[in-house]
Amino acid sequence: MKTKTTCDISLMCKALGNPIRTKIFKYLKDANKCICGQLVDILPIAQATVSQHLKVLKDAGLINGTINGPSTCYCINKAALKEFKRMVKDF
Amino acid sequence: MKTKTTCDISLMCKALGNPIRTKIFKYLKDANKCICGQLVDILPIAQATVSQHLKVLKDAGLINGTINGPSTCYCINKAALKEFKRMVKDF
DNA sequence: TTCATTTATCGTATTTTTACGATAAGAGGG
DNA sequence: CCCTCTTATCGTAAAAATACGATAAATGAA
Repeated sequence: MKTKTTCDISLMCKALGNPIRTKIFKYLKDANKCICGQLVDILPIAQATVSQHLKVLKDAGLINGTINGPSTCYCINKAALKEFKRMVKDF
Repeated sequence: MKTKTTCDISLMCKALGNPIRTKIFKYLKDANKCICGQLVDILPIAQATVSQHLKVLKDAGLINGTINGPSTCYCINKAALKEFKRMVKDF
């Protein structure tokens, strides 16, 4: 799968409905992009768990991950965020 | 507790991050108000479960419930929804 | 090639969520 | 008072989420 075709508001809310993931998402929004390790440094949880949270956000379509050398560069999926905002606005 | 003073976006997202609760919320938005029994009629789950979902939405501050005779009348907490929309917009 | 770095995934334990039936509790009609 | 209606809560079972350590896999430097 390349891009998500469906934006499920319930799924997106679920992904953001966890304080750690909200923090990751906000950090990513401010930092524009970052790698997993940076998040591990600022979050009080193990690397494996951070990676797992990133996967949830990615599966919900909210963020993108691009392999870059030994690390993976994550960034906000701006289109998905826009769509999420639109759906919430129409709520 | 009368009204919620804090609006936690993560908590609100969590409450809406369940397909049943999203449906309840949307129904409530369209119907303006309704009692638990109406939701039981349209949802494929037991009355106890519907009541539980309503409690989650209420605890998140998204809806209000007012006891009305033998039943309870639920409605959207418009201020909370507005605040939720604002927070998502600023995401 | 060997080593260090970085991340994803596996296996697993614990906690939370979701669902149900049974039941209690309150309101109101007869 | 007794019965019906409606909802909330209790107890509980099953599923999902959350967390961890260990480890595999990939990259790139030495």
